[in-house]
This record gives sequence, C-alpha cells and structure tokens, in this order.
Amino acid sequence: MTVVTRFAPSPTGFLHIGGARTALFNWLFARHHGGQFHLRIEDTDRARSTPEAVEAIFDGLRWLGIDWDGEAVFQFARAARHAEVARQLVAQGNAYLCYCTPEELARMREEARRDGRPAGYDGRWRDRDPATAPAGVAPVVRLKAPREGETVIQDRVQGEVRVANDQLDDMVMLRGDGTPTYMLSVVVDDHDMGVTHIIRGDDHLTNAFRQTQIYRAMGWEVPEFAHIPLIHGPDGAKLSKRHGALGAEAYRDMGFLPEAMRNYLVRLGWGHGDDEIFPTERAIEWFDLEGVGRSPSRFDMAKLTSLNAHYLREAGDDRLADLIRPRVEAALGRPLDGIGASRIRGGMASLKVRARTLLELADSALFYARSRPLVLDDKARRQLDEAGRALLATVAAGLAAAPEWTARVLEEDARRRAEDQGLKLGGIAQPLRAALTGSTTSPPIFEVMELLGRDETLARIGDVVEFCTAPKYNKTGTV
RNA sequence: GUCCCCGUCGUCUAGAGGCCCAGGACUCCGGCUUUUCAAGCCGGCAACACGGGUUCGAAUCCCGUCGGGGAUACCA
Repeated sequence: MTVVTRFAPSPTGFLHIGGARTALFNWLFARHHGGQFHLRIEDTDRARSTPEAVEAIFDGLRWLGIDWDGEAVFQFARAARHAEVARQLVAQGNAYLCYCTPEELARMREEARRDGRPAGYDGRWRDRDPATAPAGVAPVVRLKAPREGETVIQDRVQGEVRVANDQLDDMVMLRGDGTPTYMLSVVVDDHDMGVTHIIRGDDHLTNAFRQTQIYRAMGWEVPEFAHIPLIHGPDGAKLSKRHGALGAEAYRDMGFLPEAMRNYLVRLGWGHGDDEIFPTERAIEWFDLEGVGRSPSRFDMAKLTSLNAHYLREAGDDRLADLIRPRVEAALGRPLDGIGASRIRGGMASLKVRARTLLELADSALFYARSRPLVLDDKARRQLDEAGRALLATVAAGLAAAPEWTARVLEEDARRRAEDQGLKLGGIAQPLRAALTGSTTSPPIFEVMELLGRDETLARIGDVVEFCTAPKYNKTGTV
C-alpha cells in the first residue's frame, strides 16, 4: 500500500507556525515512505476564505521547500459530490432530515448543559415522519449515529482513544442551504483522494470519532489517524498573534532561513534521540510517527534563532549576498553599486559567523557600502577622541606608504607599530575600526581594510582626522 | 458543565522497570582563545507536578489530586 498524506488548511489567514509544522510532518512522512503528499484547500466557509490566504499558503509552503504532488484540491468545488454522499446516506437509512430551528437547537444545548448532560441535539427527528415537517423550514441532513456502545480510534500518536457514543450527537452533514459541512467534506475528500494517513493537530481528535462514524456508515475503510499535539505560545497558552501565530512569510521577513525553520519545526514535537541539527534529507530518512510526542510544545524564538545562526554559517556566500541585497539597498536608500556588492561578497565569510539572522547580517554588512563620510555611533566617537585621531593620523601616513595592501601585511605593520609605541594591537585596531566602520564591533579590521582598498581606507581615516595636527612620521615610514 | 488529551531542567527533548543520585540542545553564568564582536573549546546552574499504590526495584505500570490544553456550531 502506498502512503498518501495531505495537508488541508482553510484559507482564512496565513500559513501559521502550527500549520507549517503539520504540513512538514505530513510531507516528511509521505517522502519517507516514498508516497504521495497532497494539498487541499478547505474553502467551504465562503465568508472567511480569501484568495489572498490561498496564495499565502502556497507561498509559505514553497518558501519552506514543501512541495505537493499534483494540483491542489479546492474543497468547495467538490460540494456536489459531498451532497451526493449525504443523499446516499439518507437513501440507505443512515441519515435523515432534521427540521429543527436554530432557536430550538439553542434551547436544547442550554438545557443539556444545565442538566450536566453531554451538550447536543437530542435526535428528535431521527425517526419522525417528514410529513409532519413544519412549513418554511429548510431541513439539514444529519447522520444517524450509533447511540449505544462506543467509538474507538487507534491513533498512531495518541494510542487507543475511545468515547461513549452517547457523548456524540447526530452531526449535521448538509446545511439547510444544501451545502456540506466540514465533517462530511473531509471524510469524502480524504476517501476520494485515497488518503491513507491523516496527520493533523490534536484539536481534531474529537472530530475523528464523528468522522469515523461517517466512514463506517459509507462502508469505507477508515484511514490511520495521527493527532499531533498543538504548538503553544511561550506562556503555554494557545498561540496568539503576539507570539508565534505569525505567517511563514513573517519569519522570512525576520531574516530566518527556510532550512533553519524546517529543522526547528521538525524537532518541535518530534525527536530522534539526541539529534538536534540535521538536514532535511536526514529528517526524511528518520521521520516516523513513533517519535512524535504526546504533549504540547511551546514555540521558542531563542532556539529558532540559534538554529538560524548555525545555518547562516553553513550557507553559501553568494546566496547570502543575494538574500540581503534588498535589505541593504533599503537601508542605503539607493541601489548597491558593484564596488559595495563585491566588498560585501568578499567579506561574507567573516560577516556571517557574526550574525544570527539575515537582518543582522544585512545590518552588519552596511558599512562596506556606505557613502562617506560615515556616521559614527557613540562608542566609535569615543574611540576617536583627540588621542585617537592623532594616532590615526600617524597610522594613515604609514598606510599611504604600505608596500602591499593585504590583510596579512597590514596586520604585521600594525603589530610592529603597536610594539614601537608600547601599545597593544587593540590600541591601534579599535580607533581604526571606529573610523573605518563607524562602530566598535566588526569583522577583523585588517580584512576590512583589504576589502575597502587603500584609497577608501585612507579617505575614511581622513574624514575623522582632518582637523588634526600634522602627523609625525616614525623612522621606518610604515605603520 | 460534559467528554477527550497531556504533565522530565525556564524552553525543546532523551528516557519504553534496574544502564538514571536522570543524558543532549537552546537560554543564562564562568573560563580559555582573542585587534572588537562573534565563532570555537572547556566548565557550571537547572527537572522526573503532588499523593497513594504495584514491585526486590518506578521518571518509566495503576489510582487519585492538582495544573495545562483541546472539543463540545447549519466554523473549519
């Protein structure tokens, strides 16, 4: 039997983090077994479904690198088939027409709750003659659910879960206007699409009982269920907009890499021994339902960030340069010229180990492309007091005469000069860093100088020392 | 209210009766390294919700309590 899974989001918002993980698990499971993974858009709620949300789901999935087999199925388009099944159920005597009004139903619920009974419809139209139907009420179709015994599901994650049938009322399958409800649509679609494993959030666990009843009534084989625990916010409560209930694109915009997101998500609620960091190929190889935990997990930005830092270090320099380019240009307020671009590309290896997100990376790369004169931050300004500027003035004179403009030679000269002046290397490096980058933290400063080139380096130093007294030269004429 | 699920360091988790006075990762705190900041390496703090059982022996099994979550729609 080939495995068929599906991800079935309703397009009422973006692809949030919980949905993304559910999609990932389904995808991983299907790929692990060499099966199929389908995408189904549950757009039967016409009022809340939007085309924008559909696009957001497609985009989010694509960004994460989760591809689906075949075309996405739109559930609403299949409404006629769903209704057909409902009619068949009525014809078979497994379903019936119910003429209750919303008010009547509300009263029933209220009474049931007051009496401590399982809330719900009491089945009053189960065996009633439709001829006694009130005029002007469009009937709904309800499943004639078993009233005795219990419904049991074998869940691959939750184990065996059972519920007494008297807890379950006769669910509505077709609304008064003839449109199918979610409960009917999922079952029909999952059956028609040949879905063998339903992996979804455990908020659907109780739905599984009702859905099982429909499968049985139709005489269809019940698929395997795997209800995975939900993801909660850092406070343990349901994920809200404030924490992780953001769309996948929000994480992309925060500067996270899709591979980091995937690695983070797969480890949230699933584990493979002590393994923490592994590529998607390995996840496909290792993923199974047995490794899925039963308790809800919390979304932790810090861990995601640390994973992202790891993947940033592993990412190719060209790719990273491309990814941050739009952000760099936005900060610059102009297109990046060839010189700036090549400096950033050349400095990427040193830049990326210092950043945790693409935002930080873009930020830290900016000084390479900034126009002169640089704006200095407060700490940099403090480095460039009178003594600092005087020192730079003499250093600049030496740099102007440096025999070779490479990081190695530049550093050797600086070390020699520091020794001559009884300074530590930092005594020279820090003022240089301040003048050259506008900040007191940066990649190794001699690498920065090499990338900037002699002219730009001297010009940036000149910008900060220009009001200084004439430089004194040392005996060698080098720094 | 009723039903269902869950409960190991702050967080993600390993652990499927003795290998656990509980291991890894993130965070945090030290140290080494060091031109800054990172990275890297070394080290540290920190948990079996609670109470009863079962057993020679329980984080692991059973019951209860408490806590958290979910479901109770002509939403999905």
